[in-house]
Amino acid sequence: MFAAVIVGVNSKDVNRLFDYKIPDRLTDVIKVGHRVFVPFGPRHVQAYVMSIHDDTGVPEDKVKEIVKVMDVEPVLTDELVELSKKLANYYIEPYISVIETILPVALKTKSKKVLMLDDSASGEAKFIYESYAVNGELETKSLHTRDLAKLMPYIDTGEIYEDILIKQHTRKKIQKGVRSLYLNKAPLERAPKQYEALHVIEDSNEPVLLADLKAQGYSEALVRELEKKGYVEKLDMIVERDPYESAVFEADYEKELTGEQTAAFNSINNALNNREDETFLLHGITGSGKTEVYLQLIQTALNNGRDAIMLVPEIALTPQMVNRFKARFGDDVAVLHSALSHGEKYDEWRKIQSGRARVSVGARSSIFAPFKNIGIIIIDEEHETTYKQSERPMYHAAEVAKLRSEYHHCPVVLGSATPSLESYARSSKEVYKRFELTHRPGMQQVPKAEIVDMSDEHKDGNSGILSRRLEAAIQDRIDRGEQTVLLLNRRGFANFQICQNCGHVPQCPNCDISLTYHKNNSSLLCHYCSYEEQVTRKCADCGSTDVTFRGTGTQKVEEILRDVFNVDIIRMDVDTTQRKGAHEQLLSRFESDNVPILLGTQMIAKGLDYPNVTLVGVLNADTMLNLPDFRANERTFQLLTQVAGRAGRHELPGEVIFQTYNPEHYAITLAMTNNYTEFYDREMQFRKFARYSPYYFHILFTVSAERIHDCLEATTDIHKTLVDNVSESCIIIGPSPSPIERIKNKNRFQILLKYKREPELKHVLDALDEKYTQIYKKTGLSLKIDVDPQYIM
DNA sequence: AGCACGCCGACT
DNA sequence: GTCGGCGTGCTC
Repeated sequence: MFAAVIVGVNSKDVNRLFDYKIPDRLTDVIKVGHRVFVPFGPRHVQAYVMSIHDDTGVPEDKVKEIVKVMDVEPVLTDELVELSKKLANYYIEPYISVIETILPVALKTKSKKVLMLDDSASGEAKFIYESYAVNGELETKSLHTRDLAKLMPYIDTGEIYEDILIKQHTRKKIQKGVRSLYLNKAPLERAPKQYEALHVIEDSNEPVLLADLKAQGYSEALVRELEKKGYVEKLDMIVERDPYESAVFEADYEKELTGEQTAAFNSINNALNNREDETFLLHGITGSGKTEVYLQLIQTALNNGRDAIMLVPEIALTPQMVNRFKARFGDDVAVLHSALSHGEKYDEWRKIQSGRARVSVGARSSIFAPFKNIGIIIIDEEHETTYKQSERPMYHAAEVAKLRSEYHHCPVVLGSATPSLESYARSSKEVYKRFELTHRPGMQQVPKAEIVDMSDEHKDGNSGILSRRLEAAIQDRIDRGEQTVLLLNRRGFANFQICQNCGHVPQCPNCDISLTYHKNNSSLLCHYCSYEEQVTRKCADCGSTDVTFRGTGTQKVEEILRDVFNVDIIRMDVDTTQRKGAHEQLLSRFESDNVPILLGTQMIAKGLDYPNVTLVGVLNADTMLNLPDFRANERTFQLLTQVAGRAGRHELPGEVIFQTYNPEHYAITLAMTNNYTEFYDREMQFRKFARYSPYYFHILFTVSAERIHDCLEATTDIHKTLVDNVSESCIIIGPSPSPIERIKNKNRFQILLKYKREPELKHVLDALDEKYTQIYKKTGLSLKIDVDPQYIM
């Protein structure tokens, strides 16, 4: 028997199947999807079994044997093996890189060659071995050639031998536990506390964690006493990391659905029961109770003995959200998000793989949850760009969801208050079935927003960040003891430093971008390559000391707000939420201390639901409008609509104020009136006219190299290849410099391909990828192919 | 990707 | 003479 494997080496060069002989002792063990350990060239690597055959075309003298199986059960199901192939083909990626994104990083293993001391070793061998060993271990690689020469004689005699050590990325977490030996020794009459503790231990069917006993008031000394008397023994227990172990969840019960909710629920529920892989679009205004529909659908899936995947954007993975799921489904829920450690992620993954969790709630990557019988996949806030991975493999979770639903014959639900144009267009053509939720059960109606024209403010001599209208509204809330949420879509203290004398703005030496001023450590920081320099209050260009800071970031606004209102303010941006748990802490303080103002970047636009928030202000509604991206309007509309939905969600009516320099722009006026369909129509006209998605599919080619000349040569070549090989209905834009021309000292040029139907395109992409992988090895020029890009920049 | 092989320059 | 620099090529 032979196994065709993909080796755990992330390189295009080895992106193919390698056949290995399955040793007889493993023929009944090894299955498709198993992790195995194989000799590969001069070393050993981990590999994944993709298929199993009776014969191989590889000559006998070349075929090697699988050394070892890494797991009892395969880590990939047949479905996930197939899925990885499809994704690798679609996104032009090596198989291994897809497999490694499907699996938790903790499963990656590396091996190292070490020298070991044989039991038969003489004192002499032992002495010399130990003189080179570090922490009792001797890695061959770290050994100097001449030192190896000294060890050589003993290697020849076999006293020292070479072995391969596999190091697991993550170890299981081990804690001390105690187990009863059920021995009726001398009674414990004179030690009632010990007697009690012994009963606690005996009452449990499993060994008890020492930490748990301590929590119940039995000291370690007491347990030690029991151990000494021979009643119990200590042992190591493998415990699962549960990031939510200290949280208490109140039970949450099903709520009665409104008419609109019921219509959507029934239809999707039918698809679920009938095992149809249909896609639904749930278009519901903020607060219309999409989540309740999701929860009840998941319940049906569970009742049918099937599993459920729920995706939410990373920033929406708030404790509020997670709590609701934990409250409804208890321990059946696995939670996966980027703030978990590798070990924690692995444990959640294991919970799913072993069948102990039947529901997963998580960010993008949890679409790969290793369920074996999926009943429903839900993607909440489906328009969010975070569902597309910005690094390779650049997959979109919705694309993966569709593939998985086909396999499992289960419905996919896309939910949003502001669906992406692509999804809404598909629902309009009945490719997706759409349901509208237009009411907010038990809530105030969505507040109408008000637009403040900031150029009018300037004309009237108010050059500050706060319009008079917004300032008065905030003061009003403060007086009434209500809360305000302010959105400012920019971080840092001020955008940049500028010389008043010559106009020089400090630039990143590696990237084509201005440095951002951060006040807390008084530094200038590049947001692309993390280059950092200290602020010198002197122009680097002309030497003038007349330098100031321009633009206004969250730090600066926080100061202004403190000056104006003299109240407590919570600021939430990338800088204040980096620490683990900081996000939760800030939000819970906002609620419990009734802090008057919450100021933040877009991360505050989602999921916040606090009854006392009655005012939402957007300080700069148009920052995203001017981005060089065809989706700029859509993003602006979405963000404004989302953040407006934060106000007046309960008894108190809400008010929303947008400050802008473009008071006439339809993305802003239609967000003000909360008119999605009209926005959709207007924006579709633009997309049709400019020939963009959803009328066309896109592929973005980005070439980066140190020399501009090399970029141009490559992009010209790619351009020609495309022209020669695609049909005339395609539109090729470029080559042109990328919006950020230089990142990390590499120049960047791009080509955008727009196409409708191009069956042969895949081969062209493969050929280009192949060609430029070779070129990359020689010259360092790289080509990135982004299929269905989210950003054209 | 790694790792060995191999062919060149500069050291004890 | 040997050590080690990194270009080249292969991995079932």
